[in-house]
Amino acid sequence: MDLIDDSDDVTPVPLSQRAMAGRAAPYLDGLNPAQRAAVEALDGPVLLLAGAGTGKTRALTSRIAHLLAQGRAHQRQILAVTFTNKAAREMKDRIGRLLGEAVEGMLWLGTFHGISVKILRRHAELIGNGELHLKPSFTILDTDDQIRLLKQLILAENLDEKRWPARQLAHLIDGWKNRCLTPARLPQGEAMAFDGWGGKLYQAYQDRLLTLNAVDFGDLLMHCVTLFQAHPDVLKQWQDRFRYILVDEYQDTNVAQYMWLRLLAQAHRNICCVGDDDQSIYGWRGAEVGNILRFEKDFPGAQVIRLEQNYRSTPQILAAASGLISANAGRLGKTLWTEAEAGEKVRLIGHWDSEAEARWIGEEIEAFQGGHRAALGAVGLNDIAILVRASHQMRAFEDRFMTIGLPYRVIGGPRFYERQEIRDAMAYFRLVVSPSDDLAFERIVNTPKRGLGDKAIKTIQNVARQNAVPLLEGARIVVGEGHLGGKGLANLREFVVGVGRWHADALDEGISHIELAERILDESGYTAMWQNDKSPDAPGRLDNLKELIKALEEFDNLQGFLEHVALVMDRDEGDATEEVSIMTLHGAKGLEFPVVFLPGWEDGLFPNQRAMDENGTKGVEEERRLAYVGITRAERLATISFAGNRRLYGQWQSSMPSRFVDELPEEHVEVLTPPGLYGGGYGAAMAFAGANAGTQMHDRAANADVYNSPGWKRMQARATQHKTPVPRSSVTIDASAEAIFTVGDRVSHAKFGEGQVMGMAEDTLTVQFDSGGFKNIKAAYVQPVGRDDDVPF
DNA sequence: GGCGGAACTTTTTTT
DNA sequence: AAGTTCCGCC
Repeated sequence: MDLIDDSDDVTPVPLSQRAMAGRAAPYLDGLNPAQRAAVEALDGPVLLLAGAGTGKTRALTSRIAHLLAQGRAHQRQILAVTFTNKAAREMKDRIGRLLGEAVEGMLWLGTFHGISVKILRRHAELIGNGELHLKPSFTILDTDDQIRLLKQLILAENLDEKRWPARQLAHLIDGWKNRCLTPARLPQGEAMAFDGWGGKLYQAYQDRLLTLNAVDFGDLLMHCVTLFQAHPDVLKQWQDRFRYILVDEYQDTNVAQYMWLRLLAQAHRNICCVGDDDQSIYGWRGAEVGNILRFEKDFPGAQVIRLEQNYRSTPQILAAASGLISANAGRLGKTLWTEAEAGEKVRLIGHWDSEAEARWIGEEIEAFQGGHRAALGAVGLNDIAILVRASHQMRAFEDRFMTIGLPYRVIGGPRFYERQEIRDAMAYFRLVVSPSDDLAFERIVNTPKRGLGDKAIKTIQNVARQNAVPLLEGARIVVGEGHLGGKGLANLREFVVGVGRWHADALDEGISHIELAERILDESGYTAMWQNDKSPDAPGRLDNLKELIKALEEFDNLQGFLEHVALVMDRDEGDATEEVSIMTLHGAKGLEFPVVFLPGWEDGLFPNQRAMDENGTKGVEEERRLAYVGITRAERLATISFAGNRRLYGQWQSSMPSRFVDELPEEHVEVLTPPGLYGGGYGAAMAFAGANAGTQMHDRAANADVYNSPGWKRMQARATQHKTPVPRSSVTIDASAEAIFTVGDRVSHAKFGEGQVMGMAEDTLTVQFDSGGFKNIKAAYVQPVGRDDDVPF
């Protein structure tokens, strides 16, 4: 998120834009009455209950345009908060389009975290513990740094890191920060968590952060709140500045964010919160549905406006989703409606196992490609999404789609800036920019290997501590005094000298930061490290490093870049090509697709067992909202499926269909009979079609009894013994293996790297990979080496 | 101190 | 099943 606001002027600008008030307001055109009301109710607290697909972003952006056009506020006097950078970006774009000019720089539109950073930088000195305080240049730690730091603290207490994992402590501390509980405010009972060490370690962690001049994600919010609470003058400044506040996804706010908003809004109360209690799916990270349910109490006299006209889905889809969500208690309630044509019912299908499920979905998608569903209109791969509960479900689809050559993209996988090589490179940059960044130092001092192991690090740490200097400085002393022996010493000297040189280069106007970055990676030996690495993913890592350098072009210097990356961990997803999207349900929030597949609706997976164990009924309700979010992503066709067997930790486990399946309203669901099940062999066909004594395959039978029927249970029992017959794929693999390869050919595989063909049968090759090991691989899965033939995958 | 194999956990979701 | 961490040997 890039909030460029170069002005320190926080006094309100006179309403000089009144002149615009009389003009026509094109941004009002085409709004429905509710949307229009939402746009025009400018003053006082407003709660906008916006159901899925009701044009919420449209209302929000039009509202901002209206505020500006009416001269109610200057751009810099409006605060608009979102949860994700993506949402912020989209809003910025759309407002820009509405106004016909870019809004960059003026409007305070960003994530809670991004805006908090902006505020904190200006008052960093006010955050401290009496002895130490933050400096405006503070760094933001990510989860990785956070955990490494905590691990050190745990070890410093002589605790067994196995019994008290740093991850768990991090989770605990995050939870406290989400609720704005500083170590001092921590209730006695909570402080005793982590076997009595919780409070103490938390305090130690906060102190350590301060000495590092660093904050973590949770601090960004918490420090802001404590800042406002302890310094009313500062709070007043910001209250005066932000005359109008808008909040997106209000149902996802946690306690800290709620306090943050309340403090800022309590003077003028011009706050407009947009949300949908039915789409609250982040309770596990501290979000409080209660915030939205309580809004009218928190802000007496609030106007509540409901957006209920849905522009996205067919009535069948809406009805199925509404029926499902009605099982939740304590909703604010709303009735979605649409003018769209009825469309197809939500489809439901069961499979033997997760592999059959993936296979079937793959075939369905291919059938769309062949135009077998003309009623839907044209369906391209970009129109299709597979939404899973847990990311491990993705593998089955990736494997299957690879073998049949179906292009797909995984959205929200391991993110670019979280990759090892990127984080290493960034640690180099960090150390060069701020030589006192001890965490960065620790990360890279021995990467690439410089013969500096635990002992050397300990020595450096001790020297640094004794002299009260950062680690890099400590290393310099170690080098000067020759505390280390042999090779390590020479390497450490080279490293220290190198960092010193790059640091000087960074201040040299004549050297661009891009050139500097390349120089750092080359001279440090980091690039060489990967060039010499023979593992199959090494080339990919080098590509990523190139991409990282390219990303630098958008910034003026390394500092600016590092600042940006700390908050924006995502990268633009390329969508130039036609690909099916695979993502988690959480990742799908806010998106829409004509065709949606919802696999894995099994008890334990969805609703997730852990969610149920840890949060009981509340957990189930959140899972149900997640199901609701999933169904409402679909515009024209939604297909829910479940499998009788699924591999978990490498073990086959049988499972029952999700309770949510039973909750779908029968009249909006069409039950399909899975392939390979008719013929009576397994008794499963009876389970599906026979329960209602109907023998038609497409009978409606979304009936709880179906899944308790003897047939279903038999299927459960037998599925482990019988393998599903593999249905003939509707796509022919380009050619048989023989046509493309001969024994002895060199081939390359996306996952396993390069290897040699040792044998083949039909479309399957036996390959000996250079990384060691034989694998049987579908021919379509590998690429000939040394040829440019475009064999799919 | 580095490397390789064994043993052990993990998989809910993320700013 | 796969990724990580741990441990013992070089």
